[in-house]
Amino acid sequence: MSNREIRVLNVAEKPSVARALAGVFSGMQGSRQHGGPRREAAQIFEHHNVRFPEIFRQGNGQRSNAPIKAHTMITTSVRGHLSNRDFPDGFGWSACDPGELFHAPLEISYKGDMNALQRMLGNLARNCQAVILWLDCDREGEAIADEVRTVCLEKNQRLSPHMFRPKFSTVLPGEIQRALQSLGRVNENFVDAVNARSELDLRVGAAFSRFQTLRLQKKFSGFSEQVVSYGPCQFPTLGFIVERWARMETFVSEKFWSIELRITVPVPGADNDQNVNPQPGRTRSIEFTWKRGRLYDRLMTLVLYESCMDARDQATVIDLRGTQKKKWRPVPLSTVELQKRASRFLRIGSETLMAAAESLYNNGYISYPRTETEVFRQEFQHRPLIQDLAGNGGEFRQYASKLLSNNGQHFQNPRAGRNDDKAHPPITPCKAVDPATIPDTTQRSIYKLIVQHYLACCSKDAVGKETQLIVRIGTEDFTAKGLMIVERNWLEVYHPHERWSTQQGELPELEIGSRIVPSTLTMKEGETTPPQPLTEAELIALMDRHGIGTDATIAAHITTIQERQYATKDAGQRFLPSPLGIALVEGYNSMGYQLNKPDLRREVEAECNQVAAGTKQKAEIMNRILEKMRQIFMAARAEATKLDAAVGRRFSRVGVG
DNA sequence: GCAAGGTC
Repeated sequence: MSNREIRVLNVAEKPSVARALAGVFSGMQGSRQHGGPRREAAQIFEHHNVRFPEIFRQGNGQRSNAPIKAHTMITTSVRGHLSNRDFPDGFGWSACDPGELFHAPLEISYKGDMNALQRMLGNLARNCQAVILWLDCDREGEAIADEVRTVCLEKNQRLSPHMFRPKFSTVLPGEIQRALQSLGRVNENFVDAVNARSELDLRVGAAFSRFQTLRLQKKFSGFSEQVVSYGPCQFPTLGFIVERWARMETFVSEKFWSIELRITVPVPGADNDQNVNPQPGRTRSIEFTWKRGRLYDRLMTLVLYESCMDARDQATVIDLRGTQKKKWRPVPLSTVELQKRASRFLRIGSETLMAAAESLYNNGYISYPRTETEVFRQEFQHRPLIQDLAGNGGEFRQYASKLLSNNGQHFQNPRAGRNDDKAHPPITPCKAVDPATIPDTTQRSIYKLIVQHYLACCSKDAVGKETQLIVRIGTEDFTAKGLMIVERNWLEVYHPHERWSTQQGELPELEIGSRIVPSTLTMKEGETTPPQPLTEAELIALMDRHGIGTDATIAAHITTIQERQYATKDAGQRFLPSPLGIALVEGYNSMGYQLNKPDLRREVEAECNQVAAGTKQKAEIMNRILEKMRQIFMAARAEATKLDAAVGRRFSRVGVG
C-alpha cells in the first residue's frame, strides 16, 4: 500500500461545500483532477496526489507530525440528514394505542432520494481506505457525520478506525489545509444529544398527535380529513399567538389625561437635516412631553393643569442640552434577522423568504442563507466584494464607490453581533448584479435588502445632534427633544427601510432662565388602546428568544401551524389564532398543562446540552423526560373531556348538528 | 395521517 495513494472519501453536508472542497483540493500543489466531476446521486470529484500528513497516523485532533503523503481524494456530499427515524409496521395509527409510542421500537430508513445517496456512499466507501466527514461543524452536522459513518461502515467495516472529522468553519484553502493536518474524531456526545432530541420529538409528537386527532374525530364533526398535530415547536409557536390574542380579548380600555404644551418658534436658517434654505418669517411648533406622562386620575390632572394655567406667564426654560447621538449600523445578517427584516420592511413572510433566498443562493447571488452567525471572520475580503458592487451593483454602485473613495475613509470593518454558529458566515451578496436584472420581484427585493444590509454593515454609524429642552411651568416640567442628523452614513444606503426620526429637527437655542410663551397649554384626554395581533417579525423574535426551532426551521413551524389551521396570517403580516388553535391551548390549560408555553422545549434543549457536554447520559435524560411526558399524556387522556369542552365551545359535536 | 432537524 505504501506505493499506492491512499484513497480517501470526503463527504460534505451539501453540494456547494463539496464543490468548494474540490476546488481547494484542485488548488493544492501537485494535485491532479481526474476528469470532470461525475454525476451519480450527487456530484463526485476525484483528485490525485493531494498531499497532507498521512491520514492513517492522524485522529487525535492535535496538529499532526505524520509524514506528508499523497492521497486520492474522492469528494461528494449528502443533502442534509440521510436517514429518518420512524415506528415500524405494527405501530401504525390503528395498530396500537398511542400510549405505546413512548416505548415502541424505532427503525431507521432511507427514503426517496436518500436511498440513492445511501447506495452511492456505500459503493464509494467500498473502494476507499479512509473517510473524512466534512459535515458542518455544528451539532446537527455531527449527527449527519454519524449517519454517513454508519452507511460507509455497512459496506466496508475496515474503515472503522479511519473515520475522521475535521474542524473547519469556512471552505477557504488555508483553513481546509489546516484541518487536514489535525483531523479529529466524531464527537459521540453531540451525536447522542441530537438523537435524544429527535427520538423525544418523535415519540411525544406522534403520541399527542394521534391522541388529539382521534379524539376530535370521534367527538366532533368535520375532523375526518384533518390531522390535529402536536409538536414541541409548533405548539409553543401557536402559544405565542394565542397569548397575544388573549391579551387583546381581556383588554379593558382605560382613560387617561395629560397636559400638552406647545410653543411656536421662528424657523431657523436650516430646515431640519435636509438643506440650508432660509425661510424668513416662517414659524414652527415644538411639542413638549409632560414629565409625568399620563395620569389615570382626571381630577388630579385637572388640579395640576390649573396650576399650570395660573403660572403660564412664568413658563421658564430650565435646561437646554445638546448631546451627540449615534444610530448604530446593523450587525452582520443572520437568517433570523433577515426573516424579521423581510417581514417588517418588505411584507414577505418567512417561508416565502426562505424559498427565494434558497434560489438566490443556488444561483450564486448570495451566501448560504441559513446561518446564525453575526460576525465576519478576519479573513473575509470586504474590498473585492464592495468593488464588485461599485462596478456592477446597479443602484448601489454609487454608495459602494463612496465606501471605497478617499482611501476608504467611509468604510469601517463591520461590528460583531452576539451569535456565531461557527459553521457558516453571515448572509452577504456573493456577486454584484444590477438588481433590476433579477426577474423575480420577490428575489429582487430580497437581494436588494441583503446588499443594503451588507453595505450598511461596512459603513460608519450615523451621527446626530440631539437637543433636549426642559421648560418649567409652576411645579410641572415639560421636555422637548429635537434631533438633527449630522452624518447619515449607513442610513444613506438603507433608505427607506431604516430611518432616524427627526420630526422636531433641531431645537432653538433658548437661554436657560429665559421665559417662553406657550402657544398651546391644554389638558388632553386619551384612551389606552388594545394590543395588536402578533406580527410575524414579533413571532420570529419570540421563537428565537425562547429557543423554539432553529434558523432553518422557524419558518417551517410558522407554516405548519397555518397548514394545520391553528392560526391565520392577515395582509399586515399579523397572526390570529383560529377557533381550533384557541380550543387546543385552552383545553390543555384547563387540565393544568401549559403545553403552549416554551418551557418544555427549553427543558429538553437544556438536557440535550448536558448530553452534548458529556455531563449526562443520553439514556438518563431520555428516561426521565419520556416518563414525564408519558405522565402528562396519561393524565390528558384521562381528562380528555376537558379538551372536549374547550373544542365543544367552538365546534359541533358528532350527531348534534 | 404523527415531530423536528438537515437540505433542494
